[in-house]
This record gives sequence, structure tokens and C-alpha cells, in this order.
Amino acid sequence: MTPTSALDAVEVGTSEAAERLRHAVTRLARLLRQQDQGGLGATATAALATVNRRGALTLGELAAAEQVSPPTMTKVVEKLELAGLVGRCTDPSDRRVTRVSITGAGRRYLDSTRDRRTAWLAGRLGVLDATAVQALVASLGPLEALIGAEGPSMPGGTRG
Amino acid sequence: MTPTSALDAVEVGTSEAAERLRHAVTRLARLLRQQDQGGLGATATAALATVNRRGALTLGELAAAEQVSPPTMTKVVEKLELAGLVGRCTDPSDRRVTRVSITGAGRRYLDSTRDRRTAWLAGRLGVLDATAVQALVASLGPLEALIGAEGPSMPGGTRG
DNA sequence: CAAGATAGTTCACTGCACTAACTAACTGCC
DNA sequence: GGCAGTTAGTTAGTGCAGTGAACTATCTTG
Repeated sequence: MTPTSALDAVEVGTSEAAERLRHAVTRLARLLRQQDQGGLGATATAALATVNRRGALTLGELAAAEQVSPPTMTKVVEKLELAGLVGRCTDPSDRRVTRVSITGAGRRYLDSTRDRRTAWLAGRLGVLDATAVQALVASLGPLEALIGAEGPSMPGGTRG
Repeated sequence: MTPTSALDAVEVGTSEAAERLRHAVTRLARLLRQQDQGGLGATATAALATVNRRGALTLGELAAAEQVSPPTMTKVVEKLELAGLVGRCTDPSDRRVTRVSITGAGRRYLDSTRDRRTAWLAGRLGVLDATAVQALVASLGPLEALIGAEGPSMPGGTRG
């Protein structure tokens, strides 16, 4: 409780920053979800993007990657499969395991809807000045590190 | 469509940034929600914080501030009132209007749970290096501007 | 083959959010 | 002063996302 250094100030700042970040993220997520209506849903889209990025994954891996529980991912994949965007195949060596892979339609879907999906957010980014956008872009790496995501250029090291 | 300037590059970057931001925010929001379990819920907590920050608000103002629909806010305030954290009083000049104000218990609740609520996030912030934290802190303003939030030091001008 | 572990699924439930429809109160007009 | 129109909030009904517990099917080990 008595770190007589700059860390103390950082700690205080961290708490406030956490509070603001929490608030901002909560609301932005709600806005994003509202924008997404009529589509697959935020989780399904994110899962599809992850499958596209990382290739054939097991259902469990995908659930872990998207930080949802297995039952949730089962339903998400079900929906994606119904839409023809992913395929499920049983792993021949471990027949319990289901591997999920993206289909051509899935890839096309991601391509064709990327603009629409990001249009709202990109539009709002567009009205910010360059400095603000730069600040946001600069925060993406830290944000992904915070989540423990395996985004582009993550050195790993999740210590949870 | 032919902005022959740095704006073009910015546009391309914006789309990618939007995609990454979307993904990051979606997952971080889910993580935050998972952490919040056992409490009031993210929306209720955020609403309480807003009431604390901005003083007595009408239900509609609060709904707009938190970007939820009026019925949702009705239920949120109901819950908060049930917990004794806010009070409702009818505006004497417009008896349709309900003004929501925080109670002492509400203020105490915010104080006493702030650490716990932000502990997880602050903890994760803590393992990032100073540069990353700075980048995140620097992004808070832009993030709030993006949302259209009236956070600290926002010049107002909600154009909705 | 029996016993235990693991991957995925089904089931029943919770919680958050929405739209549509309703009530109560205020405003304006005749 | 009383009735049409508007505004604030609530109630009712619905959908979706996510969970935990229990179940099935498969693999592993003795």
C-alpha cells in the first residue's frame, strides 16, 4: 500500500482508466450489437472471423478463443453451419472432436459484409480528427493484449 | 471517392481498425460482463455511475445517456431503486417526469465496489507495460467521442 | 471388457434488450 | 373549460445470448 514511486500515481490512474474503459466498452459493445441486428450476431461473426483467420479449429478451441462456453459455441456453430458459412467434420483420429472450417460462402460472406459491418463504426471513426484516430489505432494492440487475444503480432504470454 | 491525400490511406486503415476494434470491444465487453456476475449488471452499474456523475436525471435522459430504450431503463431504475441505490421523485412542475437521483447508499455502493469492479480490469492493465497503458489511456477520449458519450470534458453537442 | 477421462451436445434456465401498446400528464385550440 | 394531440413513463410480450447441469459418444488405461 506504500509504493513510494511513480507506480502509485500509475495505480490511481489505472483505476480511473479502468472505470472509463469499462464504461466506454460496455456502451460501444451495445451500439455495435444494435448495429449488427439482422445479421448473424456479434459472437457468430467474430467466431466466423476467427475460423477464417486461424483455420480449422475444434469446437472447444473456438469456444476458448472467443471466450464463451462450449454450449454457446455449439449453438453459434450450428447457426453458422445452417447458414452454410462453416462446415463441420469429425476428426478421423479422434471421433469425439469436431473440426470447424470456413466454407467459400463463409469467406465470401466475411468479404462482402465487412464493409457493411464496419461501415457504422468506420463512419464514426471518420468524423474524428486524425489524432484521435491515431490514438485509437495505437490502443488496439494493448486492447488485444488486455483481452488475451491472439490477434496479429501477439507475442503470447497469457499468464492467467 | 478520390481524395488524393493521406485521407485515402486513413480510410483503408480505418476499415481495418474498425474491424479490430469491433472484435476487441465485443470480447472485452463479454469478459467484463462475466466478471460482473453477482452484481447489478453492467448497465445498471453504468447507469448508477451516470446518475452519480450528472446528478438528478429524468428517466429519458438516463436512457439516452446510456443508449438504451426507455423500457430498459425503467427496469434498470426499478432494480436500482429496489436495491435502495437511487430514489425516484416526480417532478412537481411536470408530473409525468420522474427524476432519478442517487442515494447515500448508492454513492457508498459505487465507492465500495469500485475497486472490486475494476480490480480485474485494473489487474490486467497492470501487467501491461507503461507504453501500452498510456496508449489505452490516450484512447479513452476518442473512444468516448466515438460513442457520443458525455464523459469528463466533453464539449457536448449530441447531434442525435 | 470395466472404469475413468474428454468433446460435444441437449435441456432448462437466467438476464438483457427490444418493440408495441397502454396510461397518465401536459399543451394548444376552440 | 373541455377535447385533440403530444410527451414521459410503464406494462406486456418476445427474442437472443449465455450459462450450468446432465447426457451421449468416444478415447484411454488397466
